[in-house]
Amino acid sequence: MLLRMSTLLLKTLREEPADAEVPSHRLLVRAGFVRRAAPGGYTWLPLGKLVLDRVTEVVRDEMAAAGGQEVSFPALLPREPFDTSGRWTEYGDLLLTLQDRRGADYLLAPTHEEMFTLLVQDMTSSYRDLPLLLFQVQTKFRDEARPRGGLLRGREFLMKDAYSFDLDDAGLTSAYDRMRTAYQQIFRRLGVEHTIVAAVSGAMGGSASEEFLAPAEVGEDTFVGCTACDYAANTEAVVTPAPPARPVTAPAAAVHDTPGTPTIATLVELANERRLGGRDDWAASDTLKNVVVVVHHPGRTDEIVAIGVPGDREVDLKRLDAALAPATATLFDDFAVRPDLVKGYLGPQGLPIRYLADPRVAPGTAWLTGANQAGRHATDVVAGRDFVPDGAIEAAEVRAGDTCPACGGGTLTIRRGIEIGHIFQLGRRYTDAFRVDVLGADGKPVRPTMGSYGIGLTRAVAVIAEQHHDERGLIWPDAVAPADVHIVAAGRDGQIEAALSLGATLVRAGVRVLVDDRPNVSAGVKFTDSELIGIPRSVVVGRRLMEGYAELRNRRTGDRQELPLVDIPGVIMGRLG
RNA sequence: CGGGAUGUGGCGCAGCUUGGUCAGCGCACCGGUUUCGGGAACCGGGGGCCGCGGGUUCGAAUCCCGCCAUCCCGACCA
Repeated sequence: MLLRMSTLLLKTLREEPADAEVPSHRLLVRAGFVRRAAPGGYTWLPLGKLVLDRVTEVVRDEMAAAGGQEVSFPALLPREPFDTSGRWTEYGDLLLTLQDRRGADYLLAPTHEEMFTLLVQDMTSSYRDLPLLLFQVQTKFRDEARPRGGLLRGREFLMKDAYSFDLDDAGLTSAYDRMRTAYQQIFRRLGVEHTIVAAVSGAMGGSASEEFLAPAEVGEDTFVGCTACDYAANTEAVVTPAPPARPVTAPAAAVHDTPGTPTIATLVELANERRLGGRDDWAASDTLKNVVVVVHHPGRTDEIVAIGVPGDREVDLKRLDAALAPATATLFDDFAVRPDLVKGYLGPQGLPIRYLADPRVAPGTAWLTGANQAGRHATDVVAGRDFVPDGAIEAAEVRAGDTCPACGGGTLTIRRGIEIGHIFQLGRRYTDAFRVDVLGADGKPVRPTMGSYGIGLTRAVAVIAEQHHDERGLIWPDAVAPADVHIVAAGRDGQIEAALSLGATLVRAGVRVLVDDRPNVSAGVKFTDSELIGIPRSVVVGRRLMEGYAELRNRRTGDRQELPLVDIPGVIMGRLG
């Protein structure tokens, strides 16, 4: 491959686009790899397309090596399969739907569980046909409320999605482990630093689930690590260690007048002032905060639910949603229509609505909480005695310094990350929905169990740019660079001809070459463009051409080396391995 | 969906408060001359229903109303 910049569709920008915020977005636009074409949609320009294709090839290669077979489905799908799986409603507003001329419902697929399941249903009939690992590389659509970060979150993006079909749990576990290993290999080849964290499966359904997160300030996921062990989890998946049940030692609950204390802070202050229960050391963590939310069950009517968390913690709506999936929750604030819910003075005792409590609200624990009367709170309200939650829920915020749920010894640290891959064991949710069975060796039907494995390819390009750049521009890893060598002709005394000739020599040896053969462009411009574009090594054919020398540069280290022109191909071949 | 901001040649912006030589600047682009290893200089040019619709006015990029779009924060989000 030899690309000539004199004819390449490329325009680098000296100034940053006004709408670009994150580094990857700024650089990819400035360097002429992509440009915005629609809200949440980007055009891949020649250089960007080369990178995207190389990323895709790495993924394909590793998927094939892991036994995957590539197929391709339409992106435009009819409604019926998604009705069968329930996702037409469960996926919510994020599903990009449309109608054809007859008014029939269609969607632009966000993922393809249904279609893969149907394909396997159609084409398999015996246990001998399994296991299967199928994948595709395809454009996905989501009606994102707010696309952001350039390529990081679009409404249309390229994704590799893969699905495994196995006869039993052991097969699923094996496929899952194989994918996990393949993903580590993929991200290693792509040069993407990442952490594997325990995750929740969300609207997809299923059980075991892990995310591959690229640590980054601009990331939208928050995850924890442990100071003592190797535990790592998305905050949505952090499980709170429940204290053991303890015997009830507290006296009977007592109601106190606590006027003007609708918040935890005001309550604690007043409780200490008045020495409620004979104490003046009340802390927010002694109180039980009860937050009312509206739970939206897909396809059913909304439900009003109270969530109880220790008063020193906020309810984390992301964690709450994850715990309620596929239902979602929003804060309830229409207390006018529910006079039986006393805002600011809610307690779990005798609440007229369903009550879900944080695991820390263990049987035997005593709390200072609302008395369900305006201006009154109750002390010594004991879980298991004065109230019994309708269930436990992981809704309280996770904080740095919390005890690690895995080892119990270390504490948690918190970081942000970009989700670049997600693997999980779906189980039989979809094979059940579509009643997929194959005949087992004993002649009885067996229902296959599935795994689902995704990598955001568009996003991967952005993450690579996010992790590999400096103040001058991009620095692509060898495996995905748009070219292996950037030859810069810095001069007009035959430098362009010499550069093209060197390029031709390298191309014959299988090297990908970009030549800056633009006439009448100053050397300075070519150097800055070269650094912005970020091809890992460049050859400057310049003023020492007459002596037969050129300069080899390393974009990452900045190293420069004057070499005889004739030696350059050999040196480059050596370094490319 | 809430909060904030912004819409003026391809890109980045000024002009709006105080309506009238305001349609302008930088980059990019075209022609010419010079320059040629770190975003060159000079000369000459082309390109904009000032987001859309309505209103006020003799006159609107500028004031008023409505709408749309984009970006940022939050909500939302495999």
